[in-house]
Amino acid sequence: MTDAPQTSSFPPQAEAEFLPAEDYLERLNPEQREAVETLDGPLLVLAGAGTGKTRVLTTRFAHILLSRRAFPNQVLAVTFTNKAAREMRERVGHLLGRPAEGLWLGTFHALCARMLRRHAEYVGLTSSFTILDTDDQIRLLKQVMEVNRIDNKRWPPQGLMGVIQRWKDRGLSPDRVTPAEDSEFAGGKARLVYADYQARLKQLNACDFGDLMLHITDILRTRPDVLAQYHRSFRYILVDEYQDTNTVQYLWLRLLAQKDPAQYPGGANICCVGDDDQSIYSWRGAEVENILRFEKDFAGARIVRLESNYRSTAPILAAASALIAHNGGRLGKTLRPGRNDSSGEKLLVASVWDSDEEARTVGERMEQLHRDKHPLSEMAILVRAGFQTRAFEERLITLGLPYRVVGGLRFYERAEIRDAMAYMRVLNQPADDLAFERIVNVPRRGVGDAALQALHVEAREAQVPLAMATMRLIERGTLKGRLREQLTLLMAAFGRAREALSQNPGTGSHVLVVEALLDETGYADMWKRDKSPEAPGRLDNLKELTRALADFESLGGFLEHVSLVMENEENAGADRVNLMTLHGAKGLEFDTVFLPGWEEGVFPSQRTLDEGGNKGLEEERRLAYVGITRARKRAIISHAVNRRIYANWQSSIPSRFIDELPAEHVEQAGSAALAREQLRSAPPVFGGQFPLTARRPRTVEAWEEPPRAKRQTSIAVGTRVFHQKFGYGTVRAADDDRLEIEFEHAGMKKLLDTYVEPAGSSS
DNA sequence: GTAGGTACGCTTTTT
DNA sequence: GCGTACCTAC
Repeated sequence: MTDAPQTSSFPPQAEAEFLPAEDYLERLNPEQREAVETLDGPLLVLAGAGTGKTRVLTTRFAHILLSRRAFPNQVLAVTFTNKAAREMRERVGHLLGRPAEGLWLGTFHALCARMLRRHAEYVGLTSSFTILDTDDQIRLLKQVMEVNRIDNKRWPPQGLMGVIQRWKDRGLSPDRVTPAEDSEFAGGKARLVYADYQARLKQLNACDFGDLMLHITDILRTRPDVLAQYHRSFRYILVDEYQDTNTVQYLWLRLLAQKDPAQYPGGANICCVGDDDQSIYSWRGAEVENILRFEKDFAGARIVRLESNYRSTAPILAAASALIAHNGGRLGKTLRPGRNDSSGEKLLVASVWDSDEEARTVGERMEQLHRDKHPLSEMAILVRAGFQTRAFEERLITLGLPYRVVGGLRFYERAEIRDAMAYMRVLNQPADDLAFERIVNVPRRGVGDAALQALHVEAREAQVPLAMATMRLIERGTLKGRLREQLTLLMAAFGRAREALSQNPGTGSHVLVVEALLDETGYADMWKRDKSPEAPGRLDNLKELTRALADFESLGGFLEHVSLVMENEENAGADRVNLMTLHGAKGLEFDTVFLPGWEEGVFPSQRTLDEGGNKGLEEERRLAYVGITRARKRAIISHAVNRRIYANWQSSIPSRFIDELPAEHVEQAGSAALAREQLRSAPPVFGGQFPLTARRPRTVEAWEEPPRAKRQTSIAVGTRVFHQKFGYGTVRAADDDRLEIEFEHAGMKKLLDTYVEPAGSSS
């Protein structure tokens, strides 16, 4: 269900003439129309997968504006992802017939950051506070733990960070955490550490991600004047993916939505759109209860159900509905085919011998579809966990099918990008100690533990930021030799850059300044000198970063953008197979969806079962539901009878979710279908349960294919070769018929010699 | 301060 | 089985 793609510019006359799509209401079905036109009072729109949720949200938004019930800046529209926010902005603009401007439309975090900059002083920050990334958070927490003498062997900082994060998700500032909550971590000191950590953040004039929500919610609940300001401001509130809200987001929304009825007789015009069956983020603090409780929270709430699905075939919908019906405590919806058409392929459940065969058959099916003119970009492999993509990647490489892994290491998470960002942060904000600490010894300047300690001591004693402390130690002559020399150069480079920036602000000079800074500090040079195969790519990334910087008028604006929008959109257009986790696939759709690894222990994940019990199982089932409903035309589920996990093989039984699919909509296939039947009829050999933890690794020599005959490659080390996908490269090592090749653009790869050919020769 | 060795741990991750 | 994160010896 996609609208015609929006063209890059509207016809020129549209600006003058005001040409909204007049029939925008006509294009909705009755239930969608009800969701759009019910404007007064609280409304919950329960939108099943593929029922036109985004269309309803954007049309409702446009309808509010076009019916002159509110000005653009009187509507608050909240999403979880930047992508969703962008899409909503574009589609609202499309409906209005002009670009939508002056909207309060964005992610929870972006909107909270915007609000918090206005009122930062109420929580002891200034409006120019910095937003920390996860590296910074951990580094800071480690420091605080050290001060509190907590053994970070026994209590990993990441674990404690998780505890703090969950508290923040629940809207608990340190003073609100009760001692009873505490006992579990760090021997009852977690609460203390949390308080210290918050205090340090305040000193640094910094916020972590959770703080954006926590601080502004605190302000709204303690400052009636500020709250009143927003009550006057916002007439309508729209919320996307409501089932994924955590407690603090819920509190924030409720504060903004619940107005004094005496002053605002209309009550709360809040409209939340969501689907309890697609709640898959409880482990991140999301509370399904928020959506289940909506009617109680907002008096007089109406509920509209969207159940007509225009995306998938009847068998896919029937299978998904039957599966999700096994969950309890649902608000209850049934997906109906929107078209009167009961045709469509059955779901395919393929039983295969082992994980290699699984990758092979998925690859073959993809090739077949591709030969039948199905675009690669309309196929996706959706896995439970990230590590599962690897087997498929390897297969796709050997088949020469281009693919894209969605949601791997993201652009702004790469080390070189974070380093460069830290340089920019120090430039922008000399008091940013965490950024300074990150780069003071990158490239190596001889700053080791001892030197860093000295800087910290000076900073603490003189009550100045680390950068200033460095200057003082240089001037005082405490620092000596190469260290002093290097740090003098570093500080001088920052000094020059800062001066250049202040001399002609806002003329695009910031790009040049940053480039000069990265040159003069030796950072760019560090990668130029680096001989590792990744280095050229990293330099490309740095170029891409400064290119992105050019889109912004100021350094500060860019930094704000990046800290909130950690994404990049590279090669989105190319025709490639999509590989991603089930979580990453939410909100997307494909003609063909492959769902491998449907085995007990893998999916549902054993760990979720152990930790979350029945609730965990139900969330896994929702994940399965999300997976199936991504498919428009066909869904191919597979499970392997034997799977290698880490070092050893183990036999697996098919996922219980396979049993929950209605037989009349499912076709069985695969080499191990028989074995599957046997597994089903015979009770498990090793006790009733299937605990991966108490697994009994099996030796499986008999099952494995005989080892491939060793064959020596005829391609010598040093030969220039060509590969279908990776292009040209040079052989660096050879082991029997396996080659290690350094590709000019793709870096180091290990491949069988049959997949490459000597460069220059034709085949 | 760096290289090399070893132990560990290993779901999901919208911002 | 593999990547990383920390520790130790130079």
